[in-house]
Amino acid sequence: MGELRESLADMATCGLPSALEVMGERWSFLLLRAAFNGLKHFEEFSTELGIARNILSNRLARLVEHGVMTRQPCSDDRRKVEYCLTPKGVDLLPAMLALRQWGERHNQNVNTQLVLVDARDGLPVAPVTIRAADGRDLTWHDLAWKRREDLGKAGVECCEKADLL
Amino acid sequence: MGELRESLADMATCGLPSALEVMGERWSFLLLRAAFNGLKHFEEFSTELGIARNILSNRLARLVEHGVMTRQPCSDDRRKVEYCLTPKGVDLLPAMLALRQWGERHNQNVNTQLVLVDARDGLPVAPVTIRAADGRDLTWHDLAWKRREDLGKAGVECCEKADLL
DNA sequence: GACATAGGTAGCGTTTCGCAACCAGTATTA
DNA sequence: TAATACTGGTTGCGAAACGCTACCTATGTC
Repeated sequence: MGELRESLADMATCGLPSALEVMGERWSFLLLRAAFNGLKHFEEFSTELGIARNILSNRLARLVEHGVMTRQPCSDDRRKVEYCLTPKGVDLLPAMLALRQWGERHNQNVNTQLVLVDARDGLPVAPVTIRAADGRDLTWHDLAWKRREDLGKAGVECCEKADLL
Repeated sequence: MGELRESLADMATCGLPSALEVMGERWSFLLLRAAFNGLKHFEEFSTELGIARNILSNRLARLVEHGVMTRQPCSDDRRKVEYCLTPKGVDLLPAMLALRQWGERHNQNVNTQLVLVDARDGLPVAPVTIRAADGRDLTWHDLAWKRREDLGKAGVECCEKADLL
Protein backbone atom coordinates (compact mmCIF):
# COMPACT_ATOMS: atom_id res chain seq x y z
CA MET A 1 0.00 0.00 0.00
CA GLY A 2 3.02 2.22 -0.14
CA GLU A 3 2.76 3.59 -3.67
CA LEU A 4 0.19 6.31 -3.15
CA ARG A 5 -0.08 7.59 0.38
CA GLU A 6 -3.17 9.37 1.56
CA SER A 7 -2.48 13.06 2.00
CA LEU A 8 -3.25 14.92 5.18
CA ALA A 9 -6.38 16.40 3.62
CA ASP A 10 -7.57 13.04 2.36
CA MET A 11 -7.06 11.45 5.74
CA ALA A 12 -8.97 14.22 7.48
CA THR A 13 -12.04 13.87 5.28
CA CYS A 14 -12.22 10.14 4.61
CA GLY A 15 -15.02 8.00 5.97
CA LEU A 16 -13.22 6.95 9.12
CA PRO A 17 -13.48 10.20 11.14
CA SER A 18 -17.14 10.53 10.27
CA ALA A 19 -17.73 6.97 11.38
CA LEU A 20 -15.83 7.58 14.60
CA GLU A 21 -17.88 10.69 15.28
CA VAL A 22 -20.83 8.35 15.69
CA MET A 23 -19.23 5.16 16.97
CA GLY A 24 -16.00 6.39 18.55
CA GLU A 25 -17.36 6.93 22.03
CA ARG A 26 -16.93 4.47 24.80
CA TRP A 27 -20.29 2.71 24.88
CA SER A 28 -21.51 3.09 21.31
CA PHE A 29 -20.38 -0.30 20.04
CA LEU A 30 -21.59 -2.12 23.12
CA LEU A 31 -24.98 -0.45 22.83
CA LEU A 32 -25.10 -1.51 19.21
CA ARG A 33 -24.23 -5.08 20.08
CA ALA A 34 -26.98 -5.10 22.69
CA ALA A 35 -29.42 -3.81 20.07
CA PHE A 36 -28.35 -6.59 17.70
CA ASN A 37 -29.13 -9.03 20.50
CA GLY A 38 -32.67 -7.79 20.67
CA LEU A 39 -32.54 -5.25 23.48
CA LYS A 40 -34.94 -2.39 22.88
CA HIS A 41 -35.71 -0.57 26.12
CA PHE A 42 -33.85 1.87 28.30
CA GLU A 43 -33.97 -0.35 31.39
CA GLU A 44 -32.70 -3.34 29.43
CA PHE A 45 -29.65 -1.46 28.23
CA SER A 46 -29.10 0.02 31.67
CA THR A 47 -29.25 -3.21 33.66
CA GLU A 48 -27.53 -5.51 31.16
CA LEU A 49 -24.64 -3.21 30.29
CA GLY A 50 -24.22 -1.48 33.65
CA ILE A 51 -23.87 1.89 31.95
CA ALA A 52 -24.62 5.07 33.88
CA ARG A 53 -28.12 6.31 33.17
CA ASN A 54 -27.17 9.79 32.05
CA ILE A 55 -24.52 8.42 29.70
CA LEU A 56 -26.98 5.89 28.35
CA SER A 57 -29.51 8.63 27.74
CA ASN A 58 -26.90 10.72 25.99
CA ARG A 59 -25.58 7.86 23.82
CA LEU A 60 -29.03 6.72 22.74
CA ALA A 61 -29.92 10.29 21.81
CA ARG A 62 -26.74 10.62 19.80
CA LEU A 63 -27.29 7.33 17.98
CA VAL A 64 -30.82 8.48 17.14
CA GLU A 65 -29.50 11.87 16.05
CA HIS A 66 -27.05 10.18 13.70
CA GLY A 67 -29.67 7.89 12.21
CA VAL A 68 -28.30 4.67 13.66
CA MET A 69 -31.34 3.97 15.84
CA THR A 70 -34.93 5.13 16.04
CA ARG A 71 -36.82 6.15 19.16
CA GLN A 72 -40.55 5.58 19.36
CA PRO A 73 -42.85 5.40 22.39
CA CYS A 74 -44.60 2.05 22.74
CA SER A 75 -48.29 2.12 21.88
CA ASP A 76 -49.26 -0.60 24.35
CA ASP A 77 -47.42 0.86 27.36
CA ARG A 78 -46.73 4.51 26.95
CA ARG A 79 -44.17 4.56 29.73
CA LYS A 80 -41.89 2.53 27.49
CA VAL A 81 -39.83 3.67 24.57
CA GLU A 82 -38.53 1.40 21.86
CA TYR A 83 -35.07 1.89 20.45
CA CYS A 84 -34.60 0.03 17.16
CA LEU A 85 -31.75 -0.23 14.68
CA THR A 86 -32.21 1.60 11.40
CA PRO A 87 -30.84 0.12 8.15
CA LYS A 88 -27.86 2.42 8.66
CA GLY A 89 -27.35 0.83 12.08
CA VAL A 90 -27.77 -2.72 10.79
CA ASP A 91 -25.19 -1.87 8.16
CA LEU A 92 -22.61 -1.55 10.94
CA LEU A 93 -22.75 -5.29 11.59
CA PRO A 94 -19.74 -6.20 9.40
CA ALA A 95 -17.58 -3.61 11.16
CA MET A 96 -18.70 -4.76 14.57
CA LEU A 97 -18.20 -8.42 13.76
CA ALA A 98 -14.75 -7.74 12.32
CA LEU A 99 -13.77 -6.01 15.55
CA ARG A 100 -15.21 -8.80 17.66
CA GLN A 101 -13.48 -11.51 15.64
CA TRP A 102 -10.20 -9.64 16.03
CA GLY A 103 -10.67 -9.56 19.80
CA GLU A 104 -11.40 -13.28 19.84
CA ARG A 105 -8.37 -14.09 17.68
CA HIS A 106 -5.85 -12.08 19.62
CA ASN A 107 -6.95 -11.66 23.22
CA GLN A 108 -6.95 -14.15 26.04
CA ASN A 109 -9.80 -14.43 28.53
CA VAL A 110 -12.38 -14.21 25.80
CA ASN A 111 -15.37 -16.47 26.16
CA THR A 112 -16.04 -18.14 22.82
CA GLN A 113 -18.83 -20.40 24.00
CA LEU A 114 -21.29 -18.90 21.55
CA VAL A 115 -20.40 -19.03 17.87
CA LEU A 116 -22.07 -16.97 15.19
CA VAL A 117 -23.39 -19.35 12.54
CA ASP A 118 -25.29 -19.30 9.30
CA ALA A 119 -28.84 -20.10 10.35
CA ARG A 120 -29.36 -22.08 7.16
CA ASP A 121 -26.72 -24.77 7.67
CA GLY A 122 -25.52 -24.10 11.21
CA LEU A 123 -21.92 -23.61 10.11
CA PRO A 124 -19.80 -20.82 11.63
CA VAL A 125 -19.52 -17.64 9.61
CA ALA A 126 -16.21 -16.98 7.90
CA PRO A 127 -13.71 -14.42 9.23
CA VAL A 128 -14.39 -10.96 7.86
CA THR A 129 -11.79 -10.19 5.20
CA ILE A 130 -11.00 -7.69 2.49
CA ARG A 131 -11.80 -8.94 -0.97
CA ALA A 132 -11.14 -7.91 -4.54
CA ALA A 133 -13.97 -7.29 -6.98
CA ASP A 134 -13.78 -10.92 -8.08
CA GLY A 135 -13.88 -12.27 -4.53
CA ARG A 136 -10.20 -13.07 -3.89
CA ASP A 137 -9.06 -12.34 -0.34
CA LEU A 138 -6.59 -9.46 -0.23
CA THR A 139 -3.85 -8.71 2.27
CA TRP A 140 -2.40 -5.33 3.16
CA HIS A 141 0.31 -5.67 0.53
CA ASP A 142 -2.20 -6.30 -2.23
CA LEU A 143 -3.80 -2.88 -1.70
CA ALA A 144 -3.16 0.52 -3.27
CA TRP A 145 -4.79 3.93 -3.42
CA LYS A 146 -6.07 5.25 -6.71
CA ARG A 147 -7.64 8.58 -7.65
CA ARG A 148 -11.29 8.13 -8.52
CA GLU A 149 -10.90 9.85 -11.87
CA ASP A 150 -8.18 7.34 -12.81
CA LEU A 151 -10.37 4.31 -12.21
CA GLY A 152 -11.47 3.72 -15.78
CA LYS A 153 -14.73 2.22 -16.94
CA ALA A 154 -14.47 -1.17 -15.23
CA GLY A 155 -13.54 0.47 -11.93
CA VAL A 156 -16.46 2.87 -12.03
CA GLU A 157 -18.83 -0.03 -12.61
CA CYS A 158 -17.41 -1.76 -9.56
CA CYS A 159 -18.10 1.32 -7.43
CA GLU A 160 -21.64 1.65 -8.71
CA LYS A 161 -22.38 -1.95 -7.89
CA ALA A 162 -20.93 -1.47 -4.44
CA ASP A 163 -23.01 1.63 -3.73
CA LEU A 164 -26.17 -0.35 -4.36
CA LEU A 165 -25.52 -2.50 -1.31
CA MET B 1 -30.64 -13.64 14.92
CA GLY B 2 -33.48 -13.81 17.41
CA GLU B 3 -33.46 -17.51 18.27
CA LEU B 4 -30.60 -17.63 20.75
CA ARG B 5 -29.77 -14.38 22.45
CA GLU B 6 -26.39 -13.82 24.00
CA SER B 7 -26.66 -13.86 27.77
CA LEU B 8 -25.35 -11.07 29.94
CA ALA B 9 -22.30 -13.13 30.83
CA ASP B 10 -21.56 -13.99 27.21
CA MET B 11 -21.84 -10.37 26.16
CA ALA B 12 -19.50 -9.25 28.90
CA THR B 13 -16.75 -11.67 27.90
CA CYS B 14 -17.01 -11.79 24.12
CA GLY B 15 -14.30 -10.42 21.87
CA LEU B 16 -15.82 -6.99 21.49
CA PRO B 17 -15.01 -5.52 24.92
CA SER B 18 -11.45 -6.79 24.71
CA ALA B 19 -11.11 -5.22 21.28
CA LEU B 20 -12.55 -1.95 22.54
CA GLU B 21 -10.14 -1.94 25.45
CA VAL B 22 -7.40 -1.50 22.87
CA MET B 23 -9.14 0.39 20.09
CA GLY B 24 -12.01 2.12 21.90
CA GLU B 25 -10.21 5.33 22.72
CA ARG B 26 -10.58 8.44 20.71
CA TRP B 27 -7.41 8.43 18.62
CA SER B 28 -6.60 4.73 18.38
CA PHE B 29 -8.22 4.09 15.01
CA LEU B 30 -6.84 7.28 13.49
CA LEU B 31 -3.36 6.37 14.70
CA LEU B 32 -3.78 2.96 13.16
CA ARG B 33 -4.89 4.43 9.85
CA ALA B 34 -1.88 6.70 9.86
CA ALA B 35 0.35 3.70 10.49
CA PHE B 36 -1.26 1.87 7.57
CA ASN B 37 -0.42 4.92 5.47
CA GLY B 38 3.25 4.52 6.28
CA LEU B 39 3.69 6.93 9.18
CA LYS B 40 6.29 5.65 11.61
CA HIS B 41 7.63 8.51 13.74
CA PHE B 42 6.28 10.48 16.67
CA GLU B 43 6.56 13.80 14.86
CA GLU B 44 4.76 12.46 11.80
CA PHE B 45 1.80 11.33 13.86
CA SER B 46 1.82 14.56 15.84
CA THR B 47 1.87 16.98 12.90
CA GLU B 48 -0.38 15.02 10.52
CA LEU B 49 -3.08 14.13 13.04
CA GLY B 50 -2.92 17.23 15.22
CA ILE B 51 -3.10 15.14 18.37
CA ALA B 52 -1.79 16.50 21.67
CA ARG B 53 1.70 15.25 22.38
CA ASN B 54 0.99 13.75 25.77
CA ILE B 55 -2.05 11.92 24.44
CA LEU B 56 -0.07 10.70 21.45
CA SER B 57 2.66 9.44 23.75
CA ASN B 58 0.08 7.69 25.89
CA ARG B 59 -1.77 6.10 22.95
CA LEU B 60 1.38 4.83 21.27
CA ALA B 61 2.52 3.33 24.55
CA ARG B 62 -0.83 1.63 24.96
CA LEU B 63 -0.84 0.25 21.43
CA VAL B 64 2.67 -1.11 22.03
CA GLU B 65 1.58 -2.54 25.37
CA HIS B 66 -1.31 -4.36 23.68
CA GLY B 67 0.87 -5.76 20.92
CA VAL B 68 -0.62 -3.72 18.09
CA MET B 69 2.57 -1.78 17.34
CA THR B 70 6.26 -2.16 18.08
CA ARG B 71 8.59 0.57 19.28
CA GLN B 72 12.24 0.47 18.30
CA PRO B 73 14.86 3.24 18.27
CA CYS B 74 16.33 3.89 14.81
CA SER B 75 19.84 2.62 14.42
CA ASP B 76 20.89 5.32 11.94
CA ASP B 77 19.55 8.28 13.94
CA ARG B 78 19.14 7.48 17.59
CA ARG B 79 16.95 10.49 18.22
CA LYS B 80 14.26 8.78 16.20
CA VAL B 81 11.98 5.95 17.20
CA GLU B 82 10.13 3.75 14.76
CA TYR B 83 6.58 2.64 15.48
CA CYS B 84 5.53 -0.26 13.26
CA LEU B 85 2.41 -2.37 13.02
CA THR B 86 2.65 -5.92 14.32
CA PRO B 87 0.78 -8.75 12.59
CA LYS B 88 -1.87 -8.28 15.27
CA GLY B 89 -2.13 -4.64 14.22
CA VAL B 90 -2.24 -5.41 10.51
CA ASP B 91 -5.01 -7.88 11.29
CA LEU B 92 -7.21 -4.91 12.28
CA LEU B 93 -7.37 -3.75 8.67
CA PRO B 94 -10.68 -5.46 7.83
CA ALA B 95 -12.35 -3.90 10.86
CA MET B 96 -10.97 -0.47 10.05
CA LEU B 97 -11.92 -0.70 6.40
CA ALA B 98 -15.44 -1.86 7.28
CA LEU B 99 -15.84 1.17 9.53
CA ARG B 100 -14.48 3.50 6.90
CA GLN B 101 -16.68 2.10 4.17
CA TRP B 102 -19.68 2.53 6.43
CA GLY B 103 -18.77 6.18 6.98
CA GLU B 104 -18.42 6.67 3.23
CA ARG B 105 -21.73 4.99 2.48
CA HIS B 106 -23.81 6.88 5.04
CA ASN B 107 -22.25 10.23 5.79
CA GLN B 108 -22.19 13.37 3.74
CA ASN B 109 -19.11 15.58 3.46
CA VAL B 110 -16.83 12.60 3.02
CA ASN B 111 -14.07 12.99 0.52
CA THR B 112 -13.96 9.89 -1.67
CA GLN B 113 -11.29 11.10 -4.05
CA LEU B 114 -9.01 8.22 -3.18
CA VAL B 115 -10.32 4.71 -3.72
CA LEU B 116 -8.78 1.59 -2.23
CA VAL B 117 -8.02 -0.78 -5.08
CA ASP B 118 -6.52 -4.19 -5.69
CA ALA B 119 -2.96 -3.38 -6.75
CA ARG B 120 -2.98 -6.27 -9.19
CA ASP B 121 -5.82 -5.13 -11.46
CA GLY B 122 -6.53 -1.62 -10.19
CA LEU B 123 -10.17 -2.41 -9.44
CA PRO B 124 -11.80 -1.12 -6.24
CA VAL B 125 -12.01 -3.54 -3.35
CA ALA B 126 -15.43 -4.99 -2.56
CA PRO B 127 -17.48 -3.81 0.41
CA VAL B 128 -16.62 -5.74 3.56
CA THR B 129 -19.42 -8.21 4.26
CA ILE B 130 -20.28 -11.17 6.45
CA ARG B 131 -20.00 -14.48 4.64
CA ALA B 132 -20.97 -18.07 5.24
CA ALA B 133 -18.37 -20.82 5.20
CA ASP B 134 -19.06 -21.38 1.50
CA GLY B 135 -18.69 -17.70 0.63
CA ARG B 136 -22.31 -16.57 0.37
CA ASP B 137 -22.96 -13.08 1.70
CA LEU B 138 -25.10 -13.13 4.83
CA THR B 139 -27.45 -10.52 6.24
CA TRP B 140 -28.45 -10.01 9.84
CA HIS B 141 -31.48 -12.27 9.47
CA ASP B 142 -29.35 -15.15 8.18
CA LEU B 143 -27.38 -15.28 11.43
CA ALA B 144 -27.85 -17.26 14.62
CA TRP B 145 -25.90 -18.08 17.78
CA LYS B 146 -24.88 -21.64 18.51
CA ARG B 147 -23.11 -23.22 21.46
CA ARG B 148 -19.66 -24.36 20.48
CA GLU B 149 -20.23 -27.88 21.75
CA ASP B 150 -23.28 -28.17 19.49
CA LEU B 151 -21.37 -27.35 16.33
CA GLY B 152 -20.75 -30.88 15.11
CA LYS B 153 -17.80 -32.12 13.10
CA ALA B 154 -18.20 -29.92 10.04
CA GLY B 155 -18.58 -26.82 12.20
CA VAL B 156 -15.46 -27.56 14.22
CA GLU B 157 -13.47 -27.94 11.02
CA CYS B 158 -14.70 -24.53 9.90
CA CYS B 159 -13.48 -22.95 13.13
CA GLU B 160 -10.10 -24.62 12.89
CA LYS B 161 -9.62 -23.34 9.39
CA ALA B 162 -10.64 -19.87 10.49
CA ASP B 163 -8.20 -19.82 13.40
CA LEU B 164 -5.35 -20.46 11.01
CA LEU B 165 -5.85 -17.10 9.36
C1' DG C 1 30.35 25.00 21.55
C1' DA C 2 25.90 26.71 19.50
C1' DC C 3 21.95 25.32 17.52
C1' DA C 4 18.29 22.30 15.68
C1' DT C 5 15.66 18.03 15.88
C1' DA C 6 13.11 13.96 17.88
C1' DG C 7 10.64 12.18 21.54
C1' DG C 8 8.61 12.87 25.60
C1' DT C 9 6.98 15.01 30.34
C1' DA C 10 4.63 18.50 33.47
C1' DG C 11 1.25 21.91 34.63
C1' DC C 12 -3.43 23.50 34.09
C1' DG C 13 -8.02 24.21 32.45
C1' DT C 14 -11.98 21.93 29.87
C1' DT C 15 -14.80 18.13 28.63
C1' DT C 16 -16.44 13.54 29.41
C1' DC C 17 -17.75 9.90 32.47
C1' DG C 18 -19.70 7.34 36.59
C1' DC C 19 -22.50 7.36 40.77
C1' DA C 20 -26.30 8.61 43.28
C1' DA C 21 -30.37 11.16 44.05
C1' DC C 22 -34.34 13.14 42.30
C1' DC C 23 -38.35 13.94 39.02
C1' DA C 24 -42.42 13.34 35.64
C1' DG C 25 -45.58 10.58 33.20
C1' DT C 26 -47.92 6.21 32.96
C1' DA C 27 -49.67 1.79 34.57
C1' DT C 28 -51.23 -1.11 38.42
C1' DT C 29 -53.33 -2.12 42.74
C1' DA C 30 -56.18 -1.46 46.86
C1' DT D 1 -59.85 7.18 43.40
C1' DA D 2 -55.85 7.21 46.12
C1' DA D 3 -51.52 4.94 46.85
C1' DT D 4 -47.86 2.57 44.83
C1' DA D 5 -44.70 0.88 41.32
C1' DC D 6 -42.44 1.13 36.90
C1' DT D 7 -40.11 3.48 32.92
C1' DG D 8 -37.35 6.90 31.13
C1' DG D 9 -35.19 10.26 32.00
C1' DT D 10 -32.48 14.85 34.42
C1' DT D 11 -29.40 17.15 37.86
C1' DG D 12 -25.39 17.69 40.92
C1' DC D 13 -20.96 16.40 42.05
C1' DG D 14 -16.44 14.19 42.10
C1' DA D 15 -13.04 11.49 39.15
C1' DA D 16 -10.90 10.48 34.97
C1' DA D 17 -9.65 11.61 30.23
C1' DC D 18 -8.38 15.09 26.99
C1' DG D 19 -6.12 19.36 24.73
C1' DC D 20 -2.94 23.30 24.88
C1' DT D 21 1.30 25.16 26.05
C1' DA D 22 5.67 25.16 27.87
C1' DC D 23 9.56 22.72 29.21
C1' DC D 24 13.14 18.94 29.27
C1' DT D 25 16.63 15.35 27.65
C1' DA D 26 19.23 13.02 24.29
C1' DT D 27 21.09 13.07 19.94
C1' DG D 28 22.66 14.94 15.55
C1' DT D 29 24.55 19.03 12.70
C1' DC D 30 27.30 23.16 11.77
